[in-house]
Amino acid sequence: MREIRTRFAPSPTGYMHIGNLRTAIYEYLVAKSQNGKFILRIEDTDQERYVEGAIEVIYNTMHSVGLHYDEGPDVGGDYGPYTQSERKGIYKEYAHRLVEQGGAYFCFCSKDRLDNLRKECESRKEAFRYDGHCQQLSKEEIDQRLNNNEPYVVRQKVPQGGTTSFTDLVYGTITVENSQLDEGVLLKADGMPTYNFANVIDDHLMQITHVVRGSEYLSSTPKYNLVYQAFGWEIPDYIHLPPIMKTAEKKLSKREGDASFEDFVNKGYLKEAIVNYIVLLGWNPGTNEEFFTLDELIQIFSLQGLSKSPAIFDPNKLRWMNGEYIRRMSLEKFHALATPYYTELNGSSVDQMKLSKLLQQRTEVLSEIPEKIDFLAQLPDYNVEMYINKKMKTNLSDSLEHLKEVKEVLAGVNNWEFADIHDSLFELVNTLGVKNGQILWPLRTAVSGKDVSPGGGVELAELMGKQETLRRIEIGIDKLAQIS
RNA sequence: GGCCCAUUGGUCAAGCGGCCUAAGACACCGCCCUUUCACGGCGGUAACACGGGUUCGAAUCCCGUAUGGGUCACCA
Repeated sequence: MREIRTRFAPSPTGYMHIGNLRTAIYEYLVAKSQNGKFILRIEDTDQERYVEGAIEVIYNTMHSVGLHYDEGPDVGGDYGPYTQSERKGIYKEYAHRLVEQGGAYFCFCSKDRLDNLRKECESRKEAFRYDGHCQQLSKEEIDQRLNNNEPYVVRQKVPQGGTTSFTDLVYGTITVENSQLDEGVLLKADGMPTYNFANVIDDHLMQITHVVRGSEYLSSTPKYNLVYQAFGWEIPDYIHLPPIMKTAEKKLSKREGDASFEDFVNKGYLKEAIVNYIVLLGWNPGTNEEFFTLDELIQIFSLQGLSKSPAIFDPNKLRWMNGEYIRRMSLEKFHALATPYYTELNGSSVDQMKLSKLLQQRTEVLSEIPEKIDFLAQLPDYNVEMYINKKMKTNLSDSLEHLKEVKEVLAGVNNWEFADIHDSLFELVNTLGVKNGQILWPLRTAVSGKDVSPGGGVELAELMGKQETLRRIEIGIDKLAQIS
C-alpha cells in the first residue's frame, strides 16, 4: 500500500491563523492516523508579502503544539528544498515543459491590456477570463520576443468546451464547465510560480497523496487537475475544509484580534486547550467524548467526522475548555503556570502554593489571575455596605460586634493553620448562637474588601497570616464604628 | 452578476429512510451543596430555513425558493 503523505503549506505572514492551525492539525491527523508522513512546506512565492521572522513563527508554533513534521525546511527530507523560493528553477523548467506538451502558452500581454480586459468583463457583468490573445502567436514570433528578453508569463491552456470534475473526500463530486475556468498565470514575469502552479508541481514532486486545504480552493481545483492531466500525473485525493467564522457572515480575522494563535496564548489560553477546541470545530469523533490529546486524536481520527459547513468560533466554549484543562492538571503544573501572574503580590507574605490551590479551581484563563488576587497585596478601600448580606443575615451593627469577637478569638489562635482557625471560629458561632455566615461573611469582607474572592474567610485568613488578618479586621472594625 | 458549496436549538454538533414525541457539549435559567466566588450534583428553556414532490413512512432522497459562504489577481 502506498504511503500517505500530507503537507502543511503556509505562506509566511508573521502569525499563525487559527484556521491555518486547524488545517495543519487535520493534515497531521490524516497522515499520522494512517502511519503516513507529514511535511511542512513554506509557500513564499509572493515576494511583495515577505515578512521578517515569519518563518520562525511557523516553526515555533508547530513545535510548541506538537505537530512534528517528518520533512521540512529545517529538518530536511528527500524531496527538498521545502521552501518554494528555493525551487524557482524547478518551476521554470516544468512551466516550459508544460508549454511544449501543450498545456500552457507564453503570454506577453501588458498590464494595461489586461486591465482593460478586466473592465470590459466587469461592464458586461461577467467573470474575468483571459481572451486567449497570446495563444494566437506564431512560433516564430514567440521565439523572437523571448530572444529579445521581453517579459512574459506562462499561462494555462484550458479546453474550450466540456466539463472538468473531481471528487473531494468531504464535499463529494464537483463538476464545473470549462468555460468557467480562466486561463490563469502559472509562471509570473519575475520567474516565480503562482500558487496555482507551484502547488501542483510541489505536491506531485513531494508525492503528496492527500491535499488538505481550505474550501476557498474548491472552485479552482479543476484547473489544477487540468495541469496534472497535461503532465500525465496522478491526481491526489482532495480534502477541502470549511472556514472558521467569527459570525455567520464574517471569517475570523487577524485585524479584529480573534484569529491569531499566539494572541490566545498570550491571553492565558493553554495550547492544548486551543488545539483541542479547534479540532472540534469542523470535526467530531462520533462519540460524546470531547477531550483529546494529539496522540489520542491520531488513534481515533477519521475523515467521516469532517463537516462541510462553516463553524462559528465560540470564545465561550474555548474558555470553558481552558478552565477544564486547568482543573485537570496537577497542582504543581498549575502553580508553575500561575506564578508569572503573581508579580503584583510583591512582598506580601502569602503562601503562593496555597494560593495556587485556591486559584486552580476558579481560573478559566490565566490572565484573569491578577485581578482575582489584587486585594492580597493591598486591601481595597471598600464600602461598608458590603457587610450587609441578606442571604448571610448580616447587617452593620451585628457585623461590628461579630468582628470584634472574631478579632479576639483569632488573636488567641497560636497555630495559624486552616483547621485551627476554622475550629476556633465555629466555636464562636456556637457560643454566640448565630449563623455561620454572620461570623464568616464579615471576616471575609474585612480581609478581602471585595464582593467576590478566591476562597472564604478562613482560607483567606490562613493565606494572609495572622498579623495581616488581624490588621485588616481592625480596619473593618474602624470602618464600621465610624458609621454607627 | 456567472459558477461552486452549505443550511438541525444562541453556538459546536449527533443523525446517513422507520429506533427521532431529534442525542451530547458550551452558554442561559432554576434547585442542591457551600463561609463569598467557583468546582461538583440534579433539573429546565431552546432546533430539522421554506415550498413542492418520491415513499406505506423523510431531519434523512429529488426539485425549486430563501438565506449565508466561496470564487472570478502576475495573493495564497
